[in-house]
Amino acid sequence: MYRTHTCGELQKKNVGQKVMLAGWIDTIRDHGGVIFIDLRDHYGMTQIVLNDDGILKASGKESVISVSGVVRERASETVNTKIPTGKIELKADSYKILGVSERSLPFEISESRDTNEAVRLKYRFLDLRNPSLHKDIVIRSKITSFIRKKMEDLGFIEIQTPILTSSSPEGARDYLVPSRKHKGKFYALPQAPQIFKQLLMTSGFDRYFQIAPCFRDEDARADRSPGEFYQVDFEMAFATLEDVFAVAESLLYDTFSAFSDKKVSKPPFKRIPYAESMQKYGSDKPDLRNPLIIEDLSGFFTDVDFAPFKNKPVRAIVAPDCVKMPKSFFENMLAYATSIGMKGLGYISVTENEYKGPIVKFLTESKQKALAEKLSLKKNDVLFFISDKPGEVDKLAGYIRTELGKRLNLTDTSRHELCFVTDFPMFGINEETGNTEFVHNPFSMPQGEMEALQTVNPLDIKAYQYDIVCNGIELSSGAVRNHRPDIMAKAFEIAGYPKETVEEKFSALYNAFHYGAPPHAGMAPGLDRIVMILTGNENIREVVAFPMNSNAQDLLLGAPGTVTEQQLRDIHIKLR
RNA sequence: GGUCCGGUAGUUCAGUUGGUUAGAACGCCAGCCUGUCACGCUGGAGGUCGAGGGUUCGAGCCCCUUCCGGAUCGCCA
Repeated sequence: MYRTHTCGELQKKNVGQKVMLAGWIDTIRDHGGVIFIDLRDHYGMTQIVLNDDGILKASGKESVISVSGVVRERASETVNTKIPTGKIELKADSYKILGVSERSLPFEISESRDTNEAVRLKYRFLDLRNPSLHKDIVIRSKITSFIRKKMEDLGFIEIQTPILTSSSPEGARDYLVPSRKHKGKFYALPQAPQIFKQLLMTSGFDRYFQIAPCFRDEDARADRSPGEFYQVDFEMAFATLEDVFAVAESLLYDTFSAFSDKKVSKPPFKRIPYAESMQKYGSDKPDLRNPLIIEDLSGFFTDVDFAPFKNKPVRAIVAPDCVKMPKSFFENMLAYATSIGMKGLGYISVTENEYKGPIVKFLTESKQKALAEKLSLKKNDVLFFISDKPGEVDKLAGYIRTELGKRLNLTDTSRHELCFVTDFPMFGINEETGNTEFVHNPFSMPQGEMEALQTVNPLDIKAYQYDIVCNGIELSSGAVRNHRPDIMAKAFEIAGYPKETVEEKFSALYNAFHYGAPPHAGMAPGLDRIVMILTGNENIREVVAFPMNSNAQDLLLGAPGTVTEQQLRDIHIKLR
């Protein structure tokens, strides 16, 4: 009724055929006697040729029309090589206006991605007409489908878990839903299907996965959607860390290879213990495309009379071939260092048999030699120093490493670097309270299990807890779970919770584990982030069809919004 | 909650040490044009310079308050 073909499919072989196309008027080129219209739909663009300008009076750009006519080959000098249908055009003999665009457009469709985000989100239905954004949403669908297929091939079955549930212990703020039937009680939207998937393991489902919506009431970031996002959540029974890594490697390598032209790190992915990652990269999500490594120089300055470094943790980064950089580069680096709260940024340039820089004069000749040996300094290297409090120095060194990688153009963006960060600590000290707390998921199995909990200093206990990181972006965390109620109770005891708390707060899981639970492990790579990386976007909202703004508002539908008095009464809520 | 950056035409932006009537590009409207494809040409409309207050003879520009947006820290895997 509306079309015989799509706007992306007509080719030379269709020349002479009588066809119908339907779509949006993308551009109009009116030459007086002849009018060209680029007609756009989900599939592509086709040039329509008209001799009657009546259509222009009745409708304009972005109106929806249906056109019938004959497919015509274009003369060789008028072929458009930019579009797949560029060898043909449709000579229209009639058209029908199906939906008029009668209001002035808030932005040009082709340039929507340069528009103020608030305007884009308010008119997201127009923004999504932009072919490049449209394409990214299609790719998201393809990636999702690929992942689902891959997980099934790996023997996983997809199971839906509740959306209206009780709070799960991930540590973020919950979204709460008041109950109508139970006055004063609330559902929570799941931060992750964590408890349910572990329960599924105890129910004997061997390999579970789900493209799972997750809800967390925390502030947004460029790579973090506010409110809601999707995870490729999976869990495996009778599995070790190695089994989970093998699945993750297969899944991510195949997915990245299928959807990116860039080089992808081959399995096995590099494994970096947390402590090493913090020291060498200054982060628990290292970007391995950046070749710079942070060296630990603590102790080196104990016999050097330079107060800022003496008896303090000191880190160093050797930037190769950096001597040639202009003075402004060093000034900008210093300005950056100051902006992140550093007091200064010392550096030493290695030139022809000579060291230059503000710090050199504090180093004796033998000290200089020792430094050169320790760091294998070469000509044209510049050595940057970072020093600060023990808790801060790694983080700051990490920022400097990233910034140097960027400014010196060392970060190789032609590949995707995936790695595991392993051996996260189980417990940490809360600086405010001084109490021992869980640092990550409390349901991870501590390494050494019960024996470690009983005999080792809690701060030295590591968990079977790991992250998978791509290009400096955390894709997922995961863990071998603690399936033993006795170990669970002990771990919570160390973190200051009596056994009763575990029994009450996590009763379902704790109880279930008393009925024979298999050892199990899993992870949950973030789908949005995978799509973001694979489509080359730097903002997660670009790969979500209807995202909220960074202030957690849906500008299109107006959420959060007000509700009626009656609705509030129904759920026993009184606003103050 | 903190910090940084931003808010000027429908959109993206420029706007000098504070100085006459606030500009450009694209879009929009009108006219011309039979081979363009980001068509072209001619003309036109379009502004509470986020809001409020202050300094000044004079404020888009300086000061204060406030609202909004983005990035980021906190937070969050």
